[in-house]
Amino acid sequence: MKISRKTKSLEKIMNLFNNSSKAYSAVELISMFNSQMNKTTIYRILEKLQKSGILHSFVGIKGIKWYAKCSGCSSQNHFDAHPHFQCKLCGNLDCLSLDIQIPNINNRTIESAQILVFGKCEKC
Amino acid sequence: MKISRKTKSLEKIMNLFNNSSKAYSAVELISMFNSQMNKTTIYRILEKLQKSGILHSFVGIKGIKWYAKCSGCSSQNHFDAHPHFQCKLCGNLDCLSLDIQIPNINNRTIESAQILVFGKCEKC
DNA sequence: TTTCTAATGCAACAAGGTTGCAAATATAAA
DNA sequence: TTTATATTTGCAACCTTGTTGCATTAGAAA
Repeated sequence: MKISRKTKSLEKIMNLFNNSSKAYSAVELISMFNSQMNKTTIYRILEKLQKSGILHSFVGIKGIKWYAKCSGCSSQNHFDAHPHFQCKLCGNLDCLSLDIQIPNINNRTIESAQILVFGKCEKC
Repeated sequence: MKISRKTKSLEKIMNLFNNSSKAYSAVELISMFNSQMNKTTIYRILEKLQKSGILHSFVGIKGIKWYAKCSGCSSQNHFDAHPHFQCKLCGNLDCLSLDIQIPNINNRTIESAQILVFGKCEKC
């Protein structure tokens, strides 16, 4: 999917992701931008950025969606073993550029993995 | 938390987990038992079994909760690096007894991790 | 400017999960 | 066995996250 029009709403969201390496939850983005755009718009922009390979998404511990900038994934190959880290104290979540090896498993084909690491971040 | 009364509802759910190594989603359990007990009861039993260290829970790819029997976790130490496997074809989900190493990360303390591996299972 | 398509807002909806409260049931005590 | 007490259950109402349909608005190209 290509981005056909760069609207103000889309640029605001993209700026946020470009200015930090943090991940943001949909819920967080809705409360950040709720005076500037509708939540439906936010969900649709996030989906578009994901389909075009700019953001990737994953589900956090509470079952809500998180989004972060991609580095090195395409719209074809979007899931990899690239892990995410969430601080248990401040709740901040970001990407780790670690390559975690998943060993082979008997009689099963491994295609991808979602790894969420919990702990304490540098600030906390 | 201790289990003070073993009621029929609780025993039905425990039997299910004892007779297989599969993980079940709350949604799945609700549709399995919907003629026998209320969904509120199911959620409450699952929470109790989790707090007492019999089951552990995690969030799957669609943001819904899954439960599986614990082996070797207590009510104190409930999260470990023990991974789960979900088949992309049939949707079945179970526990892997693999020990995946998470390397140390600069300036961060790692406490636990949730690892969800996707692929094709033995049947599919 | 006009035209055509894509983006937006709004309201209504859906699914997963939680809460309060009254009724039912299990266990312990008498 | 009966009574008293605490736990469990069902039900309805609710909350949150996320989605859909549709009418309106705005952008890009001609």
